[in-house]
Amino acid sequence: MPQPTSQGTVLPLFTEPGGTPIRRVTTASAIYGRLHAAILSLEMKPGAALQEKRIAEEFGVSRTPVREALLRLAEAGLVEIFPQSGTFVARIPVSAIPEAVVIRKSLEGTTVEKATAVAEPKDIARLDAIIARQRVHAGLGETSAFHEQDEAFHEAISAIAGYPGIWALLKTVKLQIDRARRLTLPALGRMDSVIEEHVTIRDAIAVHDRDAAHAAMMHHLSAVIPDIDELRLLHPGFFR
Amino acid sequence: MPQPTSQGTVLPLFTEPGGTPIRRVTTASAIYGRLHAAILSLEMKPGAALQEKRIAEEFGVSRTPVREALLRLAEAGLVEIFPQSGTFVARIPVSAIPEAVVIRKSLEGTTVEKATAVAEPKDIARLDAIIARQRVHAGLGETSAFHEQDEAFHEAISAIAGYPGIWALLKTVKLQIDRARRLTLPALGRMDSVIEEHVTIRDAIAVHDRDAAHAAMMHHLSAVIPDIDELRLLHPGFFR
DNA sequence: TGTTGGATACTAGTATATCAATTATCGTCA
DNA sequence: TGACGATAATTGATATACTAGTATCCAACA
Repeated sequence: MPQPTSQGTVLPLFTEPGGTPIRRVTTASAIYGRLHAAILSLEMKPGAALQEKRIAEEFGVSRTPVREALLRLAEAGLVEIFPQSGTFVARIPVSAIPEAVVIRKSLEGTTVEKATAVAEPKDIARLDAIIARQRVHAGLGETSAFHEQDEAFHEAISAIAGYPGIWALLKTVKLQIDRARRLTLPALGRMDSVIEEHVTIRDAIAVHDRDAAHAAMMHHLSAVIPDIDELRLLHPGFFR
Repeated sequence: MPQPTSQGTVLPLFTEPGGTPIRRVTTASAIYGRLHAAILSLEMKPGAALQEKRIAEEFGVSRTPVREALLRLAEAGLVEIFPQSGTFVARIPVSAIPEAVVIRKSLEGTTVEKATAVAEPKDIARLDAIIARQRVHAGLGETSAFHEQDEAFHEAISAIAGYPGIWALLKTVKLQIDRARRLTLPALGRMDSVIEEHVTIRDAIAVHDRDAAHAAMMHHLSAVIPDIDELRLLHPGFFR
């Protein structure tokens, strides 16, 4: 039992040297990860039916951890649970996407301004390293790895600004945008543009030009908005 | 069974006329609501021990729905689950609060600017109605009702701007700030200041003065930041 | 023919009992 | 005093059964 304190209130001892709960890999979280990846990659198509029982049998576990995973996915907006009816891979909420873009612009605008104010040479080097990796991946046409480094670039700016929580928040906000973007064919030419835009942002941060950094970020984020109307025609039933 | 479509993909019929899942009141969600309210109101003190079994007995239900509720609360950051050890009401994460304020300023700044651009007379009337109610509650010293209308004011601005999702997001971000604020004694004088600040924001929106509205909102949000260091002295053990 | 109504099968929600894995406590012993 | 080991307690997971809604299908009926 954890050590008791004054108010009948107790706190764990050994478990919490790091301050945060040690999230051991449980069955539920493993299943969550699998489904999360499958839904994000569109391997599981929006609107597809899921069944606790079937998934449980597939992974060779009981319904309990599957259920926990599905509940978490529902909260993230990746599945829709209809009580006593069924569970479905969430269709992409069209109406939420413009708002998600606004949120992203607002928060990343704030973040890049702060990063510009506090960036040190080692921070610039960090961005350079990411951009260099992007160049390699773009050259080899490795779209998936390229995208990872794209995320890393934005995450790094949040970290430099001292706002890691903002990136964590943005990851959840970006979810539906990313699903929509997966529907677009990987345009190789676009990768070069992204790199250029990243370089522009990096340069503005390096010379501590707040307004330029903000403008460059806005331009960059505007360029990555997927054309929903077109996607909707190509993939009816994937949106709502 | 839901109606089948082309791809082996099925969609619910009756359940989804409104577009969103009809969240029937399940036992789990009811317990979630109870605990959520109790934690937010500080009725359950940060650091207090919870036990699935005890809660289940208290409400006269099994461990299953209690467990689901606790998992959702853990995701919201309101409880901390230490595997094989115990579950505790989350202490207020001091380090996250400044970042939460930054997020709030960023998003509400964006929101109020948009609202200023698109506000119509009926929107201003809506804000006036809320402010009027705040005056009544302040006069009667009803701090709880006053706070509700404070939330309503900010929510209304989001709605006017056409970004209801931003307010939904902010509600989750605000959680820990609100818990900290609950620790401050209800300062009656502060209520009048809040009303004044709201009026300033409302006036700026009414005359479509973007910069003034933004500045007023920034000033307002800066004024409601709780003094963490002081609270920490008064309530050691409530923070981490 | 078209509609209604109910039987039926299916799914998620809940209950219960049980075991496993891990942790914290506390008494024992050197 | 300090280390060690038994013990109790708690969450994680399993298995099973039952309940309560939901969609489908088909037969009876107008």
